[in-house]
Amino acid sequence: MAATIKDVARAANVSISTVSRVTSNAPNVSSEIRKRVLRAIAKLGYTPSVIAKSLAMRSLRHIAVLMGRTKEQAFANPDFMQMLDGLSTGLNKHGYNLVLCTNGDQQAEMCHCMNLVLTGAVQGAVVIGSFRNDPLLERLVEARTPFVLIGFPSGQPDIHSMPYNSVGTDDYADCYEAVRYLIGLGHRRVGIIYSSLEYTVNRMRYMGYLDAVADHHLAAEPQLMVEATYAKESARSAAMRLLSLPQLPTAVFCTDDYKAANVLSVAAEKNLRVPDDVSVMGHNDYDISTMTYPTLTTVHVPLLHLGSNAADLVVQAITHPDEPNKNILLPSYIVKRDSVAAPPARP
Amino acid sequence: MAATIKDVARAANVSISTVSRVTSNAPNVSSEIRKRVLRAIAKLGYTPSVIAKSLAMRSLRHIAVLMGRTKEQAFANPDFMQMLDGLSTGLNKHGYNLVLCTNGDQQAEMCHCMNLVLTGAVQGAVVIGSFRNDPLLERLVEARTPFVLIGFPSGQPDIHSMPYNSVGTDDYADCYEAVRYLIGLGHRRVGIIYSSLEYTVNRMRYMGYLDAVADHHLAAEPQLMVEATYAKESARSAAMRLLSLPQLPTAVFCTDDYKAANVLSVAAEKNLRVPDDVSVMGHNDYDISTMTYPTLTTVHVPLLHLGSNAADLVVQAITHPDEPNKNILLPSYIVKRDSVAAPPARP
DNA sequence: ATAATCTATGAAAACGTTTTTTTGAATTCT
DNA sequence: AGAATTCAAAAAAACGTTTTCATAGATTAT
Repeated sequence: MAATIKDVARAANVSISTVSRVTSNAPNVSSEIRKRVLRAIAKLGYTPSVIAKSLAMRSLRHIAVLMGRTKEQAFANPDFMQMLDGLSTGLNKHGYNLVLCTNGDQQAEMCHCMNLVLTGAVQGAVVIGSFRNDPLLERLVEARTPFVLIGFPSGQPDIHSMPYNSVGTDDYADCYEAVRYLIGLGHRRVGIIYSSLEYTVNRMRYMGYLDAVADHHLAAEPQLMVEATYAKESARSAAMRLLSLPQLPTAVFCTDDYKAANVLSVAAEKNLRVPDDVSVMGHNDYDISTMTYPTLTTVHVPLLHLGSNAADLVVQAITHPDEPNKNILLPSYIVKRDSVAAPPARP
Repeated sequence: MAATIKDVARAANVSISTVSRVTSNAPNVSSEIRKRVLRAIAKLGYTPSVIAKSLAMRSLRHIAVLMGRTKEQAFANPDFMQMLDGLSTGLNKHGYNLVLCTNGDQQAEMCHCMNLVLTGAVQGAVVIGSFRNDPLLERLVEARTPFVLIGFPSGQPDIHSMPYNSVGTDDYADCYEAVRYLIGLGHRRVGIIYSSLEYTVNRMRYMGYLDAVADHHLAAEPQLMVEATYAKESARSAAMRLLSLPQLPTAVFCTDDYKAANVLSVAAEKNLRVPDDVSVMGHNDYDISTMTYPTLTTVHVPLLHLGSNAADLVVQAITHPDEPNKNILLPSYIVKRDSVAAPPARP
């Protein structure tokens, strides 16, 4: 068995409290004794038990991270790794550990997370993506758990005023701008492929599109708006639908690069040239957006920074529980590559 | 504050041992008392503290997962999410939690991991990818921590006999077969873009290439073998080098799809048709391999299953510490898509 | 020189469980 | 009927820390 504080105390011929004082760098311990204790610690290879420490201090430095809210999304759009990276590194920097919750469906996952919270296994949580009326959030505030939301929508009054910490990009504004950019280029028929509106991110993006179209006096034609899941087949069939329309859209905007990449390949199959015949625009600036042909024009989302900011924010929420909620908005911007151009001249 | 077992005991007017018996479904408790306790638990909203429980039972059901060994790789090739998914879901199924270690460099990460292990914060570990003479492994066995390696190379005697649990694909054989496939198609000049040989996976793959070339009496021309990191620029410049050779390779094999995708775009820029002018083959079967143009011929690696198998294996190693090490080899296979064909006829 | 104040250390309580031991009552055996 | 056995429940010990409180010796102030 591993050596305990008692063993060290005995070996150094001091009391337990003294050992504890040494390990926690407390003042008021003579250098002679300190040396003796340190020697004993080294000799026995002693490492304090986090569990015992946590019990005594009533805190385990763990943070739950829920990705599964958007599991389908998370694992289909694997650049979420960047977010995880930022999260993990950021958390570790503060001395916290990241425990990942991604088991099964949303229901199971919520239970798992709440279990971690209620049993004291974690001190806080970061929720990646949340859907409409997500019950998890209520449960979390009910349990008085410090937490932060990543990808929280802002720019929309009803949600902006909600009492959560959050870090995100302005999905609504970003999409509005993206579509405005396309319209500015001369496009009059811009289609959209979007994902389940149950997820707030998607809803915000969708609304950004809608408003941009409306504000520029273009008709919101239903056949130009098609929903797709994160599955490849779904994205492909959505693209197929759009690109088989009697009157083609001159541009199609996708709520993520993944879908956009699929539009690209469907276009290639149908012998449509991008961007000559049709422009394609993505969102998120995933790595793949530079690897497609042509490369994707998209809106850059700082995934890594979303993660690290969220990390900073949870630990702040933990250490200063009385401070008001913060809503951090990270800058995002359009990245112009090769898949977007002015529409073809009218025949 | 949250209710404790004492509160429940008091409310139900029983001893704390009785409450414990109820919560742990122990026998020997009358149904009347059980009901009373259950009622008190419900009324107080009591959830047992994992920390206290862990202290008493000397075990926290946490598993450390180290991705950062190949962090550059992991985060650059984001399909590692699939592996994480398998891992997390598998672990949760067994009632364990996944704590992610990915902070900073290898050195820092090793310390972090060993810290988790030594302080008892985790009961076991799964190491994703390991490099040559990885010191972590020794430390781990030294600490008698149950752990399993993902991506462990096999088929090579010196390593196969090592005393670790592992799950992986046969990287050596897979690459050997892949290259053999290209050669079988008629290719005589097949180039390779590979990654740092410090990582065992990469070394095995590289050796598979080397042996396949040698066994078919082709010259191992140094200028056909170029190393690249996982960074996009590096992959591109490697591709550029290969595709600028006075005598072009007729096929280039890449140790991952990411590199292959970059070869594709460089080829497009140089007006080389794939696969007509040059064939390109990848490895891993990342999602992107179906989204490139043309789609990538590659070797499929069951990332999700690597993860779930690893999960099963660690908990087995934990629960049956005396059993001998297992080395699980998962099947992999070549996926034929559009980027590979017979070489162009000699002019 | 005595009292008051510090200071380094030790003793013990606390953290919230599980587990072992003890107790007392009910049941069974002879 | 008395002893042996079983059983439900309580009491207490243990898990490995931190932290509060007490104590004795040294230092300072009066």
